[in-house]
Parts: sequence; C-alpha cells; structure tokens
Amino acid sequence: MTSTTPAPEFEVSEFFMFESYNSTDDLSTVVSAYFQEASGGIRCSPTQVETSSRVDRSAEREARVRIAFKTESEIDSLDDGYKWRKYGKKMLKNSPNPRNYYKCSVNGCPVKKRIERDKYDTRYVITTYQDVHSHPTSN
DNA sequence: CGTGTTTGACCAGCGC
DNA sequence: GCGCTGGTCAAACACG
Repeated sequence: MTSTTPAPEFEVSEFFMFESYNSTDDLSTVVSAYFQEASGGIRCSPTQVETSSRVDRSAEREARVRIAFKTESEIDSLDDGYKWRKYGKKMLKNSPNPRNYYKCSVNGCPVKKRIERDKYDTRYVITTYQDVHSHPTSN
C-alpha cells in the first residue's frame, strides 16, 4: 500500500451499506428479509438517503432505493433466492474488474442488481440492489 | 422451442 | 459544445 492510497473501504454516499457476510445462505436470508420489510414501506425513502445536492438530485429523479452488500466469495453468482437475467456487462474505467448488470426475471419486477468485485479486495464481491421486489421469493 | 447469456452499439448525464 | 463514462438495449447464439 502506498501512502497516496485513498483506499476507502467503500465509496458509499447514496445507498445503504450492509455489513459483510461470509455465507451466501445468510445473505439470502438478509436480502429476502430486507425486501419483505421494504415492501411493507418500513424504510428506504429516497429523501432519507443522503444530503448531497448531486445525490439528492439523482435520488429524486430515480426515486429508487439502493442497497449495497459486501460479500466475501470466489464467485459472483451469489444466490439470493431470486432469479436474475443478465442484461449487460461493463468495464469500469477505474477498476480492472468488469461490472455485471442483472434484472429480475419476474414479470413486472423492476428490481435490478449490479455485481462488481472490490478493486481493493478482489476476494470481496459487491452486490448492489436497486428498487424493491413487489413479490415473494419464487424459490 | 423457450429462455438466458453474450457482446457491441447506442444514449444520456456530467465535466471540462 | 465536445468528450468521457456508465447504463441500457437488442440481435444472435448457446443450452436445456
């Protein structure tokens, strides 16, 4: 590590950050629980996210929720109990690792998932969920 | 035959 | 106003 390394653990500013989970089973449980709670309108107000002007503008425009999970895993295909359809892959300018875009296969479900590897720690996988499932787990 | 994956192209937002 | 970056779409392909 160099002295000029800003190396923040995570660049979080517009979405909620959950703690790291080592087991996918636990992740699945947490994700499912979160979506079920969020579905009931417990939390996740876009105005509740941050206070930066840029973020507020973005959040206001999308009026959506973003949740980020950091998981230690070798594979990026983490099973969270939902079925996803990959719709895009992109190489980040500031990251040597590609980012995968997934969307929920359920009809009428607006939820999108973004999977990326931590550039500082490739053993960690960052899973970002957008929106909330309006249906229970199909599994 | 249906569904999911893949890959390049296209587009919109933001910075300079 | 132009260029860059990230995000999405869509056609073709691979697989069950």
